Amino acid sequence: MELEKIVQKTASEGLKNLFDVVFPEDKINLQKTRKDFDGDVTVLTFPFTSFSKKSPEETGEMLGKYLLKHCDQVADFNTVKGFLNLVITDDYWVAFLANIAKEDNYGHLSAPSGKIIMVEYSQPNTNKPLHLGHLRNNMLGYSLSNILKANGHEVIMANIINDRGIHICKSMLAWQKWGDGETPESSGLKGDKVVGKYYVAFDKHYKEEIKELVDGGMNEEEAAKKAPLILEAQEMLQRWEADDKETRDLWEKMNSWVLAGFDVTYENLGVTFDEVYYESNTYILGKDYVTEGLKNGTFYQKDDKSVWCDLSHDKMDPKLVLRADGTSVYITQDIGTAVQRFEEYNLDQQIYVVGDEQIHHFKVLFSILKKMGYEWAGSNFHLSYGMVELPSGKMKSREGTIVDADDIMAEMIQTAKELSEELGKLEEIEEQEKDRLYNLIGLGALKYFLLKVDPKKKMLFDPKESIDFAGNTGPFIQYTYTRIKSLLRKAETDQNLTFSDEYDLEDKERDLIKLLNEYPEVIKDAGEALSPALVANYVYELAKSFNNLYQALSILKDVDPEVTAFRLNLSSETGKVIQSAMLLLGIELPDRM
RNA sequence: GCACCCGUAGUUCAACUGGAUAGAAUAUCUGACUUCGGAUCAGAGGGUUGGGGGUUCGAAUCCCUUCGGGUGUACCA
Repeated sequence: MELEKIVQKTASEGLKNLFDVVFPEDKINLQKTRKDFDGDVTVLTFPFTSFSKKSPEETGEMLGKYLLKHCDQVADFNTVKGFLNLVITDDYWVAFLANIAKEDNYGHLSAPSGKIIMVEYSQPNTNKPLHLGHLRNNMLGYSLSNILKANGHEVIMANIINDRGIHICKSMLAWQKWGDGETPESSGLKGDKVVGKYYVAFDKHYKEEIKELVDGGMNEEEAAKKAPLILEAQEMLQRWEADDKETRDLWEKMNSWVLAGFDVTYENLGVTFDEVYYESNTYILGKDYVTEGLKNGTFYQKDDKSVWCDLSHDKMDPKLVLRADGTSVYITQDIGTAVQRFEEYNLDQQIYVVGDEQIHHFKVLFSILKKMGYEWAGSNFHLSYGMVELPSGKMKSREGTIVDADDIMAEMIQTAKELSEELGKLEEIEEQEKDRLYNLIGLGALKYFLLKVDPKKKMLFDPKESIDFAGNTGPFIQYTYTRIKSLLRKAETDQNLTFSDEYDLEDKERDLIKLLNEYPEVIKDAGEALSPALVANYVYELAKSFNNLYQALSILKDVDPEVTAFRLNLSSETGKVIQSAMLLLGIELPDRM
């Protein structure tokens, strides 16, 4: 049984015994003892004073004595105000280390939960390349999926590609007009970059047209609607919806370029999907459900034939779900895909990883599903993450401040290369392997940077200061790992690695073991809070703690063979947990760097 | 206007969801065995948690108020 459970159970028994009250085990508030006090685990005794009728200290003293007597793992205790600090025996920690060494996947929940969860993330538009914001989305979705799997859930990673609509027609039209037959092959550009170029070109010419109209006396709003280019794009969209062959062929050609480009980015980034949806296939979905809902009174129709959903039960304004001409809006499709997914996969939960600007949209969506009577409506969750901002504010294509995903990845890898060459530790390694390592390190820095911040909060990216390789960073953790690997390589293979049950722990050893002990709880918390940042912060703490020990204590040299054996075991287990945690974040580890 | 989110060292982020003297990193300064890998480690300075009230044994965290920033409020996606 885990230490915390044992303490809670015994403490609960103690309260029954001392004060004759039933206090549920899991309500006993435990926390790590802060560094400046003696002890490992702390029980909060404030909540007990209401029935102990004694001061927090006295209550703590009484409970402490009981635990010392009845709990083998407790070696000593002290009370400070309402804090009962328990000192855990070295025997427990030593045995604990020996135990996790035997586990295959320490920290992961071994028993399946039986829950099926779909995580939808990425959701790119096929009119422009991915940027830094998308990278945050992708890393969150991917890492979160890993964390949920580690919690024993079955996870379906889904992507939905926004491949239709007016914005797609804009790049198509621009390519027709000014493309001169350019293809990714002819220009040597990635497919998504080619298409993105024409999206920008459209915007530029469109702005010019608007300006001309405004100069001619038209007001801006009207000019934006009347500019010839936008009218042409709208016509194209109609042709697309009417299945016009020429339009569809162009659409397919350009989409295939973009998707090939995205595949490269995804591949480099290391994210994957189990299921890829295309909006061109799903956008009609949902109409049937609306029609049905109209019949049974969930929705209502206005005189102009448009269909609405009343959301006064959730204190929101009515939402349109079908236009007067019978065409669907975006949320119509979301209704359709949600129903379809829950039915097809028998989902227990669906998580949408989408930026926080769409909080309201998802509130409305979930409210509509609730109104439609689906019992799973409440099992939808919008994981809204904050935008990635630059010091100047939001990224804006108009001002050319978009940080391109491919570019930033390449830059990070380049920086890793330069730094490595400067340090000169990889000279004997062959070129191909070197490149692989630069990749791991550069991407490790980028991914860790994106994941270490609480998803809910917006984050700042300063291109000038760029991303660090020292301090609380991916490379720091990777570096710690390579040190451990190096140690294990150096250790004689025939060395006897067993150690005595009564090994006497140094403080730094105990600190490290205590952190290892926290790992399963971290995975659980991260799964519940849907926050990879918890894993990131934990693994950083762990790496720091190891470095601290490494610097202060000798592992291979000048120590007793048993001490070497113990510390090698401790190093090895630390390495395993570092690797395990980093893989949850989607970050790979080099053996040397 | 209304709704929601955010204000924590110079800067970027933490704080076990109400617990102890608010912690890291970075930047600045100082130090580390003739190094088991210095992309490391140790130390110093740096804070009225935007301001003001309240709730209680206890508040960065909850409530009210005020100031500052962001987002949303589409028959766009």
